[in-house]
Amino acid sequence: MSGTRALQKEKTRQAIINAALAHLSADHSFSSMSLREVAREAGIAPTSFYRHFDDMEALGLTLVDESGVTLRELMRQARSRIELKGSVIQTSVDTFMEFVERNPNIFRLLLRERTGISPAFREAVAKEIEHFKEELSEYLAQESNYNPQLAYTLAEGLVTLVFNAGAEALDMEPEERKALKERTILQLRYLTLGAQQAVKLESDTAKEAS
Amino acid sequence: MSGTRALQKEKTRQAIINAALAHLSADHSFSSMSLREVAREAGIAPTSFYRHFDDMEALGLTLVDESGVTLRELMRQARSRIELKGSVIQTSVDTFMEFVERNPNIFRLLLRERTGISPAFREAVAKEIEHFKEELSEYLAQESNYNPQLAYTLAEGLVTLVFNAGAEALDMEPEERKALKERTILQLRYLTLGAQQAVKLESDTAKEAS
DNA sequence: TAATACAGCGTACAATTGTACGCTTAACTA
DNA sequence: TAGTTAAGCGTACAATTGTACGCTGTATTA
Repeated sequence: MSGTRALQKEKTRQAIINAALAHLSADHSFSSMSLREVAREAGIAPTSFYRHFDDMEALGLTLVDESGVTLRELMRQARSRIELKGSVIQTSVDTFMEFVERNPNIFRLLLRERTGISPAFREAVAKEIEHFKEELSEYLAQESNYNPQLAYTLAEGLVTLVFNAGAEALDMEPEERKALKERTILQLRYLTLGAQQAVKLESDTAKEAS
Repeated sequence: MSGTRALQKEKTRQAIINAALAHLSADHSFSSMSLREVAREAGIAPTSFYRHFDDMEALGLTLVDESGVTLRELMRQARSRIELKGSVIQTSVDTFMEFVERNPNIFRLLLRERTGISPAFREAVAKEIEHFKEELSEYLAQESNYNPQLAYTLAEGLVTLVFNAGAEALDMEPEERKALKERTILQLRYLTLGAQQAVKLESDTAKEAS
């Protein structure tokens, strides 16, 4: 393998993927995209598409997978930034928003297919977001003295808030986006603060009882 | 007006709307629905559709509007339940989840078109959710001593968390759903608790400064 | 009662869609 | 080198789509 043949195949495969990604935009979703459109954009005959994917759904799942890779890199980036700069929440939100601004189409893909028509898609996206939650959950449990359950609940809340803010930011002007960002940061602070408070209240009552 | 003629017209109009609503499901979204499908389901000729709506988008916006009515009734219901039972958060979440379970298709419509292809749709849904945020915001400001800004930020966070939980609940088994509900309630508590804490911290430092 | 308005229908057409089928041609294998 | 494999193409076809156009029959209006 890895001969001229396989190489060329991989090349057109990428062409298809890129064509699909390129066609994503505010008013063009993956589900509203036809096989022929993708083929046209990729510069191949419609029927050649089948040499690479069973159908559009298969291509879509590949796209979701690829965007998962991008997302995980995002997390790594955020982590190293946090080590440099300190403020966890601020840095995380900044990094995430930067990602959304730079890859609006990938984000839109996840956003739409999360609630889309295809169960396979929904599941795939849910899995990607789950990754996010679990990584953050571990981080929180390690960093602070949350028990695993509380850490997960907190992480889930944080991810939900950030992810949603990203979704809303897509349609916004820069200044509006800035205000949203600030509110989001506050919400994350409140959530974290409240969780800490809950831990404290629990341990206080435990002490009183002893 | 209100003659036989106008009455019949209103009747078929409702038939169209109902047909569209009926066709919404987990694997059939409004955007993937054709004019002809709706017409078929409504028992009219495809071309007759135009006697009532300019195009599918116009019908969609009407649906969003109608679901807004349902949502607002939901809020009213929640409020009267709270007066009866007391626990604000628990009751709100219960009521909301009940709504989602009872009107999954309406909820799916909002969920999907919120991030959909049509700017008009996105805006319409955003507006409905905004209603939610603002009503809750007012309620919070009145009930507690939050300033308007903080109240809004808090309300936004709460609505985001609940709405999202509803979205995830759609695909879940009852027991999984129950666990989600419990986590959501915790998240709402933390958020509220954190906001109160923030207010307290502020007023404490203000006192020290004086 | 005569004239008008209009909801609903059927026909028609051009686009577009997914995909079955068989061919070509270049890379691979033995 | 001879035989095989398979990526990519073109043709073809049946479905389906949105919608333009003109007709019909009935409720409304004058």
